[in-house]
Amino acid sequence: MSQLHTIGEAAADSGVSAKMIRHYEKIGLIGSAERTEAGYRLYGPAEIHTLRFIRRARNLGFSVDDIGELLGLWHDEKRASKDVREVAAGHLGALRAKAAEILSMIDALEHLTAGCTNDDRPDCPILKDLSNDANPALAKEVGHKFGYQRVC
Amino acid sequence: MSQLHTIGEAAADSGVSAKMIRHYEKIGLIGSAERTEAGYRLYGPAEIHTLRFIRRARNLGFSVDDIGELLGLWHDEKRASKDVREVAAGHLGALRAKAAEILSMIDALEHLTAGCTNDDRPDCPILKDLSNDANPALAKEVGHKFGYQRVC
DNA sequence: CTTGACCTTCCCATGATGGGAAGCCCTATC
DNA sequence: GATAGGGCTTCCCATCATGGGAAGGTCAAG
Repeated sequence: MSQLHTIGEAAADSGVSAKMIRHYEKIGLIGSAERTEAGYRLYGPAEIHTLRFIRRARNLGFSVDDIGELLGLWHDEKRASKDVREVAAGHLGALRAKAAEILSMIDALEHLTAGCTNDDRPDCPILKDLSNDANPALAKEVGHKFGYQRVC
Repeated sequence: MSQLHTIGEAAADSGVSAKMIRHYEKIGLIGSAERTEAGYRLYGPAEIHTLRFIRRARNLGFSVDDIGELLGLWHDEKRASKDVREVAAGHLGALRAKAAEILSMIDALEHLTAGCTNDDRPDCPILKDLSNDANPALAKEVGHKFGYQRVC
């Protein structure tokens, strides 16, 4: 009934994988964990609370960098709520941009598949569109680095 | 007035960067380009057409793997339109899932920032939420307990 | 003492893209 | 002809969050 937990327990309790806990320690998002004599990492309630904070922030799509800032503000008693809001607003803007991008892709693709006969004939509006050099709508540069930020 | 273009021209004409053209060749998405005696890659109209196809498919968010399939179907005169539709439908499903995920993040974050005072006071509903352990989202299974020897 | 679940560190892979270095090639200008 | 420059080549590294897996140490229970 100790308050100190191994990394596996901390992982199960927080929803952050053991692999990621070690990673967060290595990149400095969290401090170095206490160790047993054998070198096993140990986590108390405060550390697990922090890990849960991280997990929830990741669920909201915050980057690890953003989370570092949020953690700093969290531990700063004199923080200004607008500083937190600023981080959140920045992220919100990025999320909205990404959503708009994906929604426009969905829109375009829906129109294309709607015209597809879905049979054994070779005629296909999707390929026709993709190979149409006169197609203006898709010729523009769309933001790359399309969101692969998974949130599991 | 040759029809053969260097990689830089092909890039400008297709919207695919020279860097990516070489990359696509290396991973086998496109065939090996013809070369000058000095080793410079050369691209004709057909190759540039293919690059544009790729550019448009990427704009629609298709993965390089998907594009490989689409290119195969494009060049297959006996293809069935439903095969193409299948690839498109799979991608559409992924896009919809991604959109739903992002929209739910936006929704959650909007609610949080709406409650934020945006001033110099330390009170902040965003941090409050992130640190709230009663917050539903991640009560995962806990394993067993082992009494490892502690340093302290 | 063996077994097996757990822990450690270290390296590698993902996906699409860019940055940059070292060095070769081509052309225009002096 | 020599030189400057821009474009080409290949090769390696970084991103971002995450997982896979190997080799080996540790612990509790049978």
